[in-house]
Amino acid sequence: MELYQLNTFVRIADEGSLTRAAERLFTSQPAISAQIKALEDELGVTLFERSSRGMQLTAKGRLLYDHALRTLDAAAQLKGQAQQLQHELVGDIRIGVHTDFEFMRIGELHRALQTHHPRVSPHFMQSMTAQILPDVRRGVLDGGFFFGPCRHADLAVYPLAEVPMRIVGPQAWQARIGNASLDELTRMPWVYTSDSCPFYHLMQSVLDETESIPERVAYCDSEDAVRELIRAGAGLSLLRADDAERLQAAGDGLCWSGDTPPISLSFAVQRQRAAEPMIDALRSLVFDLWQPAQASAGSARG
Amino acid sequence: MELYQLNTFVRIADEGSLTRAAERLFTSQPAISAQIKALEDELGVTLFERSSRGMQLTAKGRLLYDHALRTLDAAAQLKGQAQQLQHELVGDIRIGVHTDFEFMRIGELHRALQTHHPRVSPHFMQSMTAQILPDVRRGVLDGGFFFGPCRHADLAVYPLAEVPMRIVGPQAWQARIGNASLDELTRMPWVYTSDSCPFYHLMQSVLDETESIPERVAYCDSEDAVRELIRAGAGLSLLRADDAERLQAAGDGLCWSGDTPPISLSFAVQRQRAAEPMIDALRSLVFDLWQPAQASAGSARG
DNA sequence: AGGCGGCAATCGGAAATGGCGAAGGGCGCG
DNA sequence: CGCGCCCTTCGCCATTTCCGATTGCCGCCT
Repeated sequence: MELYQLNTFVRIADEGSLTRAAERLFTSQPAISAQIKALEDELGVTLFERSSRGMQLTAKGRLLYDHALRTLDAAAQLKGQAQQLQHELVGDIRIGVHTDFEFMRIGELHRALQTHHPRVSPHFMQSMTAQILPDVRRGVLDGGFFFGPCRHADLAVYPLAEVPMRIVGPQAWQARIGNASLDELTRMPWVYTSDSCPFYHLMQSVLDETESIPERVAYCDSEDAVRELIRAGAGLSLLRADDAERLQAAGDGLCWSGDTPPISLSFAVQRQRAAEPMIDALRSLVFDLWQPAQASAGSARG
Repeated sequence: MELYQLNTFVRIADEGSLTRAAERLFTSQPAISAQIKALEDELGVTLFERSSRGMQLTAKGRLLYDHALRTLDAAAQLKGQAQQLQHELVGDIRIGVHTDFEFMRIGELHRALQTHHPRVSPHFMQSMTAQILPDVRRGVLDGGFFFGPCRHADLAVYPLAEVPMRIVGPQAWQARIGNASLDELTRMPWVYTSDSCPFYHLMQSVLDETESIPERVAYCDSEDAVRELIRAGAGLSLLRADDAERLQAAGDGLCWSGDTPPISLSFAVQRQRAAEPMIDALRSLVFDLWQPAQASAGSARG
């Protein structure tokens, strides 16, 4: 029993005639006669009453007609679904996010994915730069955001923006930080991130401009922890400018007024997989989302 | 797209391997490889990811897998239904009933049909002997009950019982009917049926035994009408014994005490169609239903 | 009553399809 | 680095499917 036989079956039933059905099916009358014969033999049921006026369903044929319709309908749905899926992206995609979702506009990214690729289910994995890059390389993540440079040749990196940074200290240190020079700041206690974090290297490069040696008071590997230690008066550290200003506005910290180099925000995928439609679509959406931001950041820098 | 391809599709998906699926399908591995390739080409969708470890559904393949299952399921239901129908009787059957349903045990016949042939829908058509026999001959009815003889050679007739008859007159005629002879009765007014009715001939034969001429007062072609005219005092007539006694018990008529020949009850179908399974099944059930009755009627007569 | 037209079944040859074994190539494992 | 597992490709063969022509049946019209 095959679909083409069922199709022929319902067509003959609808037309009431082999000859007309054959025309509609763009085939010959003997062909579909044989098809029905084979179908009847296989089912063990006489589907039609033959007469000189044509073919008419038997009572049993009428009962089986409905089943045949249902089967053909299911097959048509399959084809329709396939047709729809043909140029559509389908599947899961895991995206590493290295800092807070709001700043990274994950909501907007999610919405854009939903709109353009409704059958793609994004998984946003909160992580850190130091974790995200290896995860992307190993294929644990399909793509990921990160701060700073990327030294892995097997990753395709797309720069998105330059994120301004600030040096922030405890609120209580207003007198010490006020008009301090970088050199003076350096000699104060610092809250460091762990050395796998891009902030670490940024901090190193900032403090290396002076000849003083920073007094590290703590290492931690999350921005939350850094903020908390600043709030607790442990020492100075680097924060995203927006983060730093929010901290200051809340009375939990003090921004140093001097310049601090920005850190680059990028998006990485496996170079090998960069051409995969889903990866490419993701990159494209991320890029569109940050493009204007990058432009403004660029103009701000220039 | 054909069912065998869908079957192969789900089998490979379930097994996770072409080779194993080929074994389960009792075919070769290149064969189903080509099937899947053809299916993928037709659908325009890659269903599997090929690796050295086997075949694994893609995300799109997983979506289409469900549709394939549904389609195969519908096809299986069709086959199952056909299997069931194979040795089952299906369809409508029209049965002519010439007298009241209760006497004819139509309820029991319906129940028997329901039990033995649940897919047969009986249509019980209230009619008269004079109408039923031609209707069966023309194929308007598939079978029918009737009283009296049948002179049509193209009908197969199955005698069911001899139904006792009584001469009945109006209640008011008690004095006249009491111990009257048949000859005396004959000279009284009679309610006749129309001459196409078997009662007519029975009546003729009864009254022909005498030399008197019956005084006909009315002709009518239904038992209801005859009963009503007797009740109204119009004249004598013939009724089924059970009918006559019920009339008498209700005080609406009087049974003559003398003997009256019975009338034969039979069942007729087209001789040509007698071997059709449904006709034969009907005949068989009718026969079973009346067999004991006929035996008792026979012994009552003997 | 006989011829005609429409319809389905049958038949023989041709085309297409599906299937098989052998060979080829990628990938992971020891 | 070879081995085994697995899927793909290829050439050939068997089966199925299809087509045109023909036959046979039935109802209708002349």
